[in-house]
Amino acid sequence: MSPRMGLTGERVTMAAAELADEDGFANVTVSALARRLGVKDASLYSHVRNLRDLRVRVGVLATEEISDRIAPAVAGLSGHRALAAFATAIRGYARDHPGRYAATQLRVEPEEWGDSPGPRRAGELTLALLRGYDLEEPDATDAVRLLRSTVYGFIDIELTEGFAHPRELDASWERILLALHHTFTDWKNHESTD
Amino acid sequence: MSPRMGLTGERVTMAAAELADEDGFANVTVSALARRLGVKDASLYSHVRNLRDLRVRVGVLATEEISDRIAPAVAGLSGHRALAAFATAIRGYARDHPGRYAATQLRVEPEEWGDSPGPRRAGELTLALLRGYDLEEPDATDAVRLLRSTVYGFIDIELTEGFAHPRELDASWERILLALHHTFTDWKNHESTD
DNA sequence: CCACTAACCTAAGAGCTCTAGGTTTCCTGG
DNA sequence: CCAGGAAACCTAGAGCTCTTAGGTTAGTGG
Repeated sequence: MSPRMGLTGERVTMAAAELADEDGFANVTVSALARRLGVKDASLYSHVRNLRDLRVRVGVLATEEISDRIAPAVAGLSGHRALAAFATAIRGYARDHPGRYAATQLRVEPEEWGDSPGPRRAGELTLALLRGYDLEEPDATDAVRLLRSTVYGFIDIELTEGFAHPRELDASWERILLALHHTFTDWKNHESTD
Repeated sequence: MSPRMGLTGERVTMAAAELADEDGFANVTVSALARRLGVKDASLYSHVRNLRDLRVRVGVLATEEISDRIAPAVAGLSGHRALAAFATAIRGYARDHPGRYAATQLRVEPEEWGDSPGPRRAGELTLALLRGYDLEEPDATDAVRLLRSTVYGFIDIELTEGFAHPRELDASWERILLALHHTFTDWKNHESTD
């Protein structure tokens, strides 16, 4: 309404994040965002390189926000409690901000991060969690992959409602985290079997 | 080149699947497909309802093909061997046909399946595999979810090259499947712990 | 050989991304 | 206080996309 509304890179990114949560990440589009901001499409290109850049910004923002939830959630915890807090923080974020979370799945090269420490922090938090299980390489790497795959896969399927059965998702979630915990705990005892 | 090249719904779907594998599922587009087939965009709308329909067809086709790989792979196997054969059949398909596999992740309502038994068969094969671990409900449901989440998550991350560390992915894969096997085997012993 | 079905076309509207270049607002320093 | 420049915002337009409406032409059964 005002002749200048003072848009900036950050403000545009925030608006894109809100748009993502409301209408889905696939609908984060230059023109949709321009409409929402009451501005012409071309005006956004002063703040954002292109569509890809806009989406990456949302993804980086989401990664930062997830790290900001994980860190306090796991503080002072260990073992199963830490694992559950870690994974549930991510899941809670995905529920609260499905569009932002979806942006997280973009493959984004380190040089695209800009100056954000978000993505690196997320990796460090994962490593720190697994350190509690006393795994040496290469087991730690495998464990990180298992954790990421499981949490990522569960949330993604949950968000797209791909789980057909009616059993409470929360119960499945708890059960799966427990299984992960036991897997990490007993990692060394399972070296080779059939 | 010929005045009529005899396109049909199936032929269009196959061409779309090939396009998906070559250029990525995101590039499965009406106009790209028309270009590849040497036909005008509008001509495809006699064979396909719209873009969504085109993509769903690729997804359903992929689900059928995956089931066709799983069934013979697990035939006659049980326990860890069956689990590994099951999961590796899916992973192999995803590597051979990344675009088709990506189409699998579309959320598609049963009424969109058309007359294909593919999606139902895939569910049945999963259930059959888990039956070998002698789990009663609701454990079986949880186990199916864990299996789906893990396999789905690992493959997805692998395809988008999101694994930063250099350790062989194959070794991680074997290790993760082994962990899953033990989880299913010991499911009942892990009922509640901390 | 004729009629019908289905394959394929042209034409066109509407939405999207992105560039080039112009105008207006706002802040800053002299 | 007001000049000047940076930055916010604009118009215009090219080129791609999906999709519909309606017309033309090729193959097939009677």
